Amino acid sequence: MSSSTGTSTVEPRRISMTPGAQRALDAASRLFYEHGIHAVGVDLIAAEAGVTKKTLYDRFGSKEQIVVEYLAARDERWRAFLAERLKTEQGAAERILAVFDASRAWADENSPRGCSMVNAHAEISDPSHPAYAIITGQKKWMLALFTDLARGIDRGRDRQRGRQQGRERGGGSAAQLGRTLMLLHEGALVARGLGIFKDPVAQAREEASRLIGASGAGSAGGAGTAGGANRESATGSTSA
Amino acid sequence: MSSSTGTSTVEPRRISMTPGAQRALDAASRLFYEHGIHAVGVDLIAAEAGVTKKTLYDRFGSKEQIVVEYLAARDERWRAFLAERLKTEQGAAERILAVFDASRAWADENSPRGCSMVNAHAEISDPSHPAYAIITGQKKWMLALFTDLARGIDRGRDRQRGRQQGRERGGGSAAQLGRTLMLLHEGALVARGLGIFKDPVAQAREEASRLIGASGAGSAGGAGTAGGANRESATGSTSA
DNA sequence: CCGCAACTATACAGATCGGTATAGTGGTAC
DNA sequence: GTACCACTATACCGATCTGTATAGTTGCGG
Repeated sequence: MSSSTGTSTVEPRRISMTPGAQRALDAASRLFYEHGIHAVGVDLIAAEAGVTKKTLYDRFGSKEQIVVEYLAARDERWRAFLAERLKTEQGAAERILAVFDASRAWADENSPRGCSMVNAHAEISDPSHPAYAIITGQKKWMLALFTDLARGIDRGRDRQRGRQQGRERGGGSAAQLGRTLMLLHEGALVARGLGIFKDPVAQAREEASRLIGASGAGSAGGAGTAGGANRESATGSTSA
Repeated sequence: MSSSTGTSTVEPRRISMTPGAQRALDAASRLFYEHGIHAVGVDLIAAEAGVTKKTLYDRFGSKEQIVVEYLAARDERWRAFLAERLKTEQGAAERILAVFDASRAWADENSPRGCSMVNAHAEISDPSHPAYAIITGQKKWMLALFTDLARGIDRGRDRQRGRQQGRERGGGSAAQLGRTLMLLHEGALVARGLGIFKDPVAQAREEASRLIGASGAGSAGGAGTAGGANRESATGSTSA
């Protein structure tokens, strides 16, 4: 019901990504992530990209639009990266752990300073800002993904225990387990950005593993060709 | 060893908080949190506080110093708020849950947009920035607090189980349980700021409750007058 | 060879940035 | 009564901000 089509579809980029525009977006993405959005001016972006401001404004029209493209592109890349890593995993438990593995790999080479969406949210207070929907959209999508996968875990448990009504010890309903996984995941990204302790994503993965395997549910041999519950979450390309 | 005296002491404010300075700091704190640090100029702060820029610079000397005072004061207020809420709880389990309860109450009236430290960290990339130590200092302090309290849980478990060597099912060492609690807590604050789902702090508290009470360890009747493990964490006033 | 797309180069606009300078006012304490 | 403190008022500084204007250059497809 509320899984993949969360709020609204992220409208695809309508600007033509010419070579100059691509260089500008690359430079802007790096600068925005490293120093923050408000701390980076368009002059710096143009200079770093080897592009004139004229080109910048011919392609993007405004700085706000550059910000939108920055976040939309990053969101898209992350979802593609995650989908690639998920499509080889079959069981719900394996897929959940694969999300954390993917996040760790992604963070290692893309997000040493924390989640770009969370960081952008710290600088964009107005919910009517066009970037706001991208930020919350990705997070809602991640929550839906975790919840879908948690549903698979629940189903496994029910099958094993002979159809108890879910809510009991280790996580209760799928919605609740999904939210807990979401908290661990978000917390890990933040902790990594702050550098509080070593490898928080691995720590979150371990805790997730305990959580979903607490009652001894399936670690290996995960039943068939991926239950339909999380089908659209993994393959859903750019929507919501 | 590494608990309360983490890195270095946060040097106390050395500026005289005259009425005008206090009004300026109040205005700056509100504006910084609501719109971000870089998005707020000193002219706006002065105008909102009903103070001239001259007064601002006579008191604080620079915008950077205003930022430092903003974060230091908020850090101080949070620690005092938390200490107040913790001093009535006696068992380690109760104290852990009290942290989440305090966080929820604090967020309700102070942090609808997420943790101010995390948000500030998104805007301050330079680790040599004087505010950086305040940010990481609070987070390290929180981790030490959780770890201290987790040690109390571990001890309770060992007592109950007849001195097994800790690491086993539900969290293993105190350090590990402390880190997991940290992840849940940080994740909850982020999720609340993003408004992804309802009351993430309560969700985190529930999960924490399951975590520390997994083996049926003490929910009520928590053993005497607060074990020495977490003594300095609760009462440590402004240090670390 | 013409037209168009993508670009460079440069200069400028109006506003705002953090920060400073000068001059003056009200209150209070010794 | 004077010296000091906290403050107002205002004007200014150079730099940077987002955004625009004019003019010219390259390369490529029909």
